[in-house]
Amino acid sequence: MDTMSSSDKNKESKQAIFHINKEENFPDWFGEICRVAELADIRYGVKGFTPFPPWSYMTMDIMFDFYDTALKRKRHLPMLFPTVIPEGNLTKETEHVEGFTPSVFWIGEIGDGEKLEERLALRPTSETAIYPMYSLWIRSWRDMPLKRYQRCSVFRSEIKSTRPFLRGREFLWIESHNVFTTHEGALAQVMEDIETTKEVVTGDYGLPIMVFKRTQWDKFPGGLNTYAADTLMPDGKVIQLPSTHDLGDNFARAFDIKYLNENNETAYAWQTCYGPAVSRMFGALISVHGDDKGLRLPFKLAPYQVVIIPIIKGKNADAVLEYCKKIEQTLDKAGFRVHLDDCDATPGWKYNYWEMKGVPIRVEAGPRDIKEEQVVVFRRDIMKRESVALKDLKKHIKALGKEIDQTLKSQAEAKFEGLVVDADTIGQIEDAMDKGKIARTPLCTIEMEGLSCDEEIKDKTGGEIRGTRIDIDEKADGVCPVCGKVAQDIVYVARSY
RNA sequence: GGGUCGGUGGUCUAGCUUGGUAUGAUUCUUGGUUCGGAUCCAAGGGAUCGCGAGUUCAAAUCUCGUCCGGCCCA
Repeated sequence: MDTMSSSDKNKESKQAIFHINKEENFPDWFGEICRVAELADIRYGVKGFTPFPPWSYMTMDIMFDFYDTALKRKRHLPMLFPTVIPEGNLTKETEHVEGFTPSVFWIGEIGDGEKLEERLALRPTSETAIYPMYSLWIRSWRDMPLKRYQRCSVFRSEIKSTRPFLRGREFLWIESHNVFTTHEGALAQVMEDIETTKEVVTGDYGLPIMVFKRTQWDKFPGGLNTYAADTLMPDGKVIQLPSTHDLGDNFARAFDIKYLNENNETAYAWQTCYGPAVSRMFGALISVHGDDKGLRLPFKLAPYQVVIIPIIKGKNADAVLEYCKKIEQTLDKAGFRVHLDDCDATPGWKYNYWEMKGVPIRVEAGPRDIKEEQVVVFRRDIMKRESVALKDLKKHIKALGKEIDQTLKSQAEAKFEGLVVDADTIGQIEDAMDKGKIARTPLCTIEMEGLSCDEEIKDKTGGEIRGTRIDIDEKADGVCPVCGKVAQDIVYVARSY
């Protein structure tokens, strides 16, 4: 009996490197794909800190590049600030300190216990590192708008349970910090950031988003307003992706960022900051696009866009390898990220492996193909293969890559659509949460007075208010389902990460 | 933050109730065989059972602490 079940299990595990029902068993799916596809190695042994092996890091690197390109096109310039922030700077803006202090890691001593004169914080975000320098750098209205960004990692000691990519204590992101002469200029930057989010996150990563203005009790500490994009995870919970903040002149006053205007008068500057967390977006990317057989990486983002599998028969190994190498060179020269898998595993094993890894296109080439001057092309997204003449290969792959990205995006969007349901009562919100939907509901207000109503909604339904939509126009009507006052806002409620 | 389950070769895992030289698979190395959806055979390597303390003649096993992780809830 025991031997039977164990040999059955072995047989089972030989069917595929990876096979987990993502929709029904998402937590397992996520943990296992991180391990099997070598995305994150949780054995490092420090809570919330995870080494990222090549496959995830190469993908994130490409994700960063798309952001770099978009930001530079919009006249942001890259820069890099130190990882540590002196305590005196971190504590200059009161609300900001209160918001972040509980999660700050401190450096307090050197070597054998020698105390530092002033403690240093590992940046939880870099406003308080950057703005003292902005105060020196900005002298005149001619210095603005000042649009800068950096790619770096930041540190936050999350109390909540940590997960690779989705919630780490050190995570990779871009933060853009911008300074303007007027509040209007800052608000225009917020709108530009939202456009950038749509271009990159939806356009390049294929992740559908809804953009919200967050409630006053859920905004960036120290800012006036926060605008953030949410996407939907397979378990029906939403997760926050990039957020952009209207800082008003609060930080300018705290950090003395002043300039001389055209009339030779001193004035405080207006600021915004924007924070797309690439490691978290990678977590969302694999979750949204992945399927039961593993990853499905977009063609634009895959470290290997094409993997070539040689089919070797008996004595013709040299001829087949030669043929494959030529294909590799051709595709490489055409600018594709291509990998020839010439290790001595069997073709079937390689098929399973690279499908699990999410490589969008596979080229198979063997004796039959050499004779016909063709190859077999397989697309991972819908698991279909076809024969393609060698002379058409470059063009075919270019077109197929576009098609794959379009398919991934449409499939993700189809799941996101029709998810919003109208709810006018607590019971209806609860019902929506149970079904993994997003509830659209009237609320008294997203100003601070609405906080107690949010807390009651959270208590009774498990959902959180994500804010009001900024990407579509909506007029409030009806009454708040908690306090019964006339609703000033239409908000969306969802379970969230 | 609360609850709960867990940590055994690189990986996955049996053993734990009832203490007595740790099971199997896989990976890895070597040789041969095979290669169009996970080839097969042989040999070899690999674990002070998360860490610390306690009980005991004896601890993977029992007790306490601690670190790390999974899941559920807030």
